[in-house]
Parts: sequence; structure tokens; C-alpha cells
Amino acid sequence: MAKERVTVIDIARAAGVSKSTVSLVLQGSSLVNEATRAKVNAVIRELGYVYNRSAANLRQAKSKIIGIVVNDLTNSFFAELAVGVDAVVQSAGFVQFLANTGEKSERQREVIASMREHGVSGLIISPARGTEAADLAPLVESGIPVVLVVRDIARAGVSSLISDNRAGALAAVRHLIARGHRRIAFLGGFADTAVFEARMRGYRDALREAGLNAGDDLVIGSAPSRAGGVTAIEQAMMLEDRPTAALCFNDAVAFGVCDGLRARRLEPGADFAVIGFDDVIEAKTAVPALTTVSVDPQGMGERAAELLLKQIKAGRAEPEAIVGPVRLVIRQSCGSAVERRAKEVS
Amino acid sequence: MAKERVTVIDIARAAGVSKSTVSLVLQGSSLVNEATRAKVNAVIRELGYVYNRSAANLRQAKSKIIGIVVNDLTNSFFAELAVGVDAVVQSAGFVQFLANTGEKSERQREVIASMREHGVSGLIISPARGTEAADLAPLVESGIPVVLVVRDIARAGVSSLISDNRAGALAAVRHLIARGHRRIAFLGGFADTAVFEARMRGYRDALREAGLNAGDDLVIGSAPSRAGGVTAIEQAMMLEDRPTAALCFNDAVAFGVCDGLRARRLEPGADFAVIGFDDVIEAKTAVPALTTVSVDPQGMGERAAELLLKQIKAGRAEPEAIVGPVRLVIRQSCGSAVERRAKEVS
DNA sequence: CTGTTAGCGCTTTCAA
DNA sequence: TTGAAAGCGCTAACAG
Repeated sequence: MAKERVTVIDIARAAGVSKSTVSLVLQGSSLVNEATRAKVNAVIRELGYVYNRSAANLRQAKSKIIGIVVNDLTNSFFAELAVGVDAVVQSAGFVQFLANTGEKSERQREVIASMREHGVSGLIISPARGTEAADLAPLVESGIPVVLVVRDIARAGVSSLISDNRAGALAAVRHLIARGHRRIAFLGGFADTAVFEARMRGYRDALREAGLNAGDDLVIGSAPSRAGGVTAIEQAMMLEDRPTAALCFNDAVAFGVCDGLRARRLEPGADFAVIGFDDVIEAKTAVPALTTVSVDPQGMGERAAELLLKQIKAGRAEPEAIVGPVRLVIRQSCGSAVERRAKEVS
Repeated sequence: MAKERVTVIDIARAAGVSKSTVSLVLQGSSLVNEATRAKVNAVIRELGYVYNRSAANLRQAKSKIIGIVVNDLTNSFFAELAVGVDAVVQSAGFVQFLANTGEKSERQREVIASMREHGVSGLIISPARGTEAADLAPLVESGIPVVLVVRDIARAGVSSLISDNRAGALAAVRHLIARGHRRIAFLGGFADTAVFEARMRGYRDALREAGLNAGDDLVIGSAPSRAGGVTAIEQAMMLEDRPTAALCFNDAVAFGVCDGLRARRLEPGADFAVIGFDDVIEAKTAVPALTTVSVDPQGMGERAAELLLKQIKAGRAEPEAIVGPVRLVIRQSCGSAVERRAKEVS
């Protein structure tokens, strides 16, 4: 084993043809005689030849790699997103370079640089928190197609695909208001993301259109985690004028909120209405009790990949900003009778 | 933009040195004058030079890429595993090629081939169901270091890192027996994996050592999912002599089992003891009510990566089979008073 | 410490 | 249809 590397020359010699013929066969060109092709393929198999992409990439000054960088792979939303991307990227004959930044922009810089060095044809990025247009500028200037997912970055000059977070929050809060709630909290999340901002906007807009004021005491940030949810609801319940319902930044927060409510002997759904964006958990565990605002991560990944491939093919295209759909999935009582239905809200 | 590609020659010229000096700087060699290095680095930044790894890889006949192929990235266990791998691979100056096979061996063949073509230095593989030693043979013969994780493959001749599933099942069933259970079911999972086999072995061994017989009616396979758990428990409850406890193939199954019990107005934990291996969900959502047999996926990824890097450095090493630890995390009553503790079982 | 030279394995004109 | 020859951008001797 570990024999000398087998190259096109070896297989050309063994097949009694020239190496350019072999190259043509490798590329599935139709310019080559059927019999010759068969012969060459047989020899390839026989000698255990493996194609050397480094050489091909060098020669062609490009690679069939697309990169995907996510901010938190341990969040299954992003894992599903990557799977969606992979599916379409794959069937287009590309392979996927996947990197996880863990929300660290330093790490993000490194992985993007590394992908450039590997000559990726395009990049799908779910930016780490705090990423700015300037961080992406060198990449964008290089002319490599980029599509941003989940989190948009203002004025970065690239395509983006985000879900309609404002519409989702709007629908959720309208739903709560229709159920008679008047004190509705917004719990969890960090204020420095566009996602947070959009959800918050939907929340405020819904309150405003109902003539309710969104007292800032009802907006309580926290880590977007289960533990964060617990602290957020605890803080909310210490207010003079307590809320009776909450829209949670994500489902992990919503779970924490439920934990916190139960610790106070309140039953979520019956005594206190809880709605969460289902970024983190739902896709896999389908928590049946929780009303959520949902997006389909794999579907989003597929759309992002399609958009990117289109741009790669087009060479150079105007950036597009696409807003994907979001659904309000009503699965529990939010103050009265139990229901179970879902509707598109955007 | 999209200017001509900047190469080492350009930067050599601009810096007034030769291209091999530039190359040395690029590789962080200590053979180069500090002033020269600074000059070169300045020019590199100035011209926006991007290192071309395809060229370097071609020349050096190797790449700083390690591949990781997982059987189901939507399962957060594997996502966490990949994150663990990434962490150590990263800090060793490698990048990670991640591919998802979705349990399809055809796909697995393709991605492994693709990684070989890209010249990966080593491969971490969590094999798709049904993978056999023969499927890996060409890869192994090529001399590329490989470590198998989670699922071992008999006689494949490569290193492996799996968790001690038998010990985990043994501890879980002993625990149930100590609580007075005599009819203990094994629910969920497909019988064609080594993991299933190992867990089943622990289950049977525990029953045997207690003088109980493991009637095969109590072993009920199903998809390793929440829905699978529901059908499995339903089937179990239709037996003449019903079980009073169940060890579930994984936590998704365990959740389904809880669903099924509740549908019959039985409270999991109080009326029927449930223990699950926490492959799928726990790491992220920490279901507080369920007693589980746990492994730390990120830790496992890190260990696998370390093992692989060791082999890459060593050139050629004897395969090692490592069995990693598993913990029984007791979080709920399994028939009597509520407890909360965890212990290492292997 | 720095420059010269010769390829790595592949693709791609351009002829035959 | 196939063959010959010229590099892609980089590294690795080796000589200065």
C-alpha cells in the first residue's frame, strides 16, 4: 500500500492513449470515442487512480467547493440549514466546506480567509454576532458570490435570505391581543442583532396598532438559552404590573420561561401564555405544547444554495434581498380554549 | 475589482526579493530576516494577496484538510461531535471538510471519494448504517489515517472511538432492577447497528445476572425517533404481561414512550420507569425529567480528532480501539422516590 | 540569509 | 477524434 501516486500519465500509458484524452474522459467530455472512454475508465478503476483536485483547481483557477459558515453549529437550526445547503450543492456537483464560528468574529475572519485560499466558488454565511459590512468588504470586493442567511448585514452589498421576523412577531402578538392579553412581555435575546431588532419591531407594531403601549419594562433581554429564559421570566414576574403573556426570542428561551413559570406554580398556556420563535429546538423535538413562530431551516438552506449557485453561474449579479416565509403554529391555549393550527403569516 | 490574481511573483517583485523568500515568509520560516519578513508582509497586505492552497497542495502532495463524515447532521449529537472535532483540528492548523451522508452508503462513498480527491490528510467517520469493512477497504489501503467514531466496524483495520454502550445499558437496567422492576422492556432502534447490539447486550446481561429472563417479547424495535417510541410503547402495552419499565434506544424514543404513556394516562417516572440513551436531544435541551445514559459528544469529537492528528503525525500507526466513558444520569424517580445524581459507569 | 531552477498533476490550446 | 507542449502558483533543493 501507499504505492506511488497514480497519475493521468500512468493511466494514459496503460490505456495506450495520451494524457489529454484521459483528461477529457475525466471531465465527461463527449469528444471522445465510446470505446476509448470505456477502456480508459477500466484502467482507471484497475489502477485505483484518484483524481487530484489540487492540480485541477490550480490549472483551472477555480474549485467546485462552496463554503458555508455558520455562527453556531450546536444550534440544530444551523445544522439543518447546512443539511439543506448540502443537498442542493451536492446535486450540482459541488462539495461543501463547513465551518463553525461559534459567534466569534475573529474565528469568522480566519475561516473566510481559509476558504478563499482554498478557492471556493461561493460562500453562504450566517454571520457571527457583531459582524459589520466592513468585515465582509475584502471578500465582497474579490468578486466571490456571497449570500448571507438568517442575519442580514446592512449595506454589505451582497445577497441575503432572511425570514420575516417582523411579520412573525406581529402575528404572534396580534394573536395574544385577540385572546385578551394586554400586558405582553418580550423576553430573551441580545439587542445587537438584526433578528432581534426585527422581532422587536413586530412586537411593538402589534402593540401600537392595538393602542397598547410597549412599556420598556416588559422588554427583558437575556442569553438566548433556556437558562436565559428562566432569568428573564423571573425578572418579569417581579414587576409591579405583571405581564400575562410573553413572546420569547426563541424556543430555548420559551422553555426556560416555562420552567420559571412552573417554579412559581403557574401552568404555561393556562395561567400564562407563551409563544416562542422556534429557532433552536423545534425542528427536531417538536415540542407539542408550545405555540411557535416557525421557519423551515432545511428549506431555507436549499433556497440559499440555489440563490448562490445562480449567482455563481451568472458570473456577476445584482445582490438580491429575499425575505422567506414564517408560520405561526398555534399549539396550545393562549388564555382560553386549546387549538391546533398553523397559518402562514408572510 | 476581480483584478488579476496576485501571486508570489508579484509580491516578490514589489518587495524587491525573490519568490522563495516570499514563500518562506508565507510558511513562517525562521530562516528569514526580520526586516525582510516585515517588508514582505506589508506588501502582501497592501496588494491583497490571497495564498493559493491548490498550488501549495499540489506541490507538497498533501493538504491541511481533515475530513469528517457523519451519518446524520440533523441529529444534534453529530453536530456537537463535529464542533468538538473542529475545535482541535482548528487549533492544529487544519481545516475541516464536513459531509453528511444521511445514512446513505452511496452518498458516503461519494463524499469519501471526493475527500480523497481533495487530498485530505485524515478522516473521521461516523459510518452510515450498513457500512461494511469492504466499503472502507480502498480508503484504508491508500494509507490515509482514519478514525471511526460512534459506530465501529468489525475488522476494518482502522482506529475507532466508541462509547461503552454495553456498560451504560447494564448500569441502567441494574438500576431499574434495584428499584424492584422485573418486567423491563428494551424499546426502539434498528437491530442492524453495532450500537444497538452493544446496548442490547448490556440489557440482556443485566437481566441474566439478576436471574430474570429477557423474553424477546420485551424487545421491540422501531425507528429511533419520537414517533418510533410511541409505536414501541403501544406495542409493549398490548402484551399480556406488561412491562413496568423501559430502557429506550435513545432519548427521542424515550420522549415518544413518555408521549405514549401519557396518552394512556400513565405518568412516566411515577407509573412507569423510563430511561433513555441521550444520543439525540439532551445535549441541547437538558430534559430535566428523564433519567439518561449520556455521553459528551463534543468531548468525543475532541478525542477523535486528537487520535487522528496523532496518527497523521506518526505517519503510520497501529489502529487503536478506544472505548469512551458513559454516565448514568439519574434525574427522575424510577419507581420510588425522586433522586438526582450522576455516576460514571465505565 | 537569499536567488535560481525544476517540477507537482492537471487542463488546454493548437495541430495532426 | 487524439497528441504535443505550455503553463497554473507554489515549494524545495541547491548554490551563492
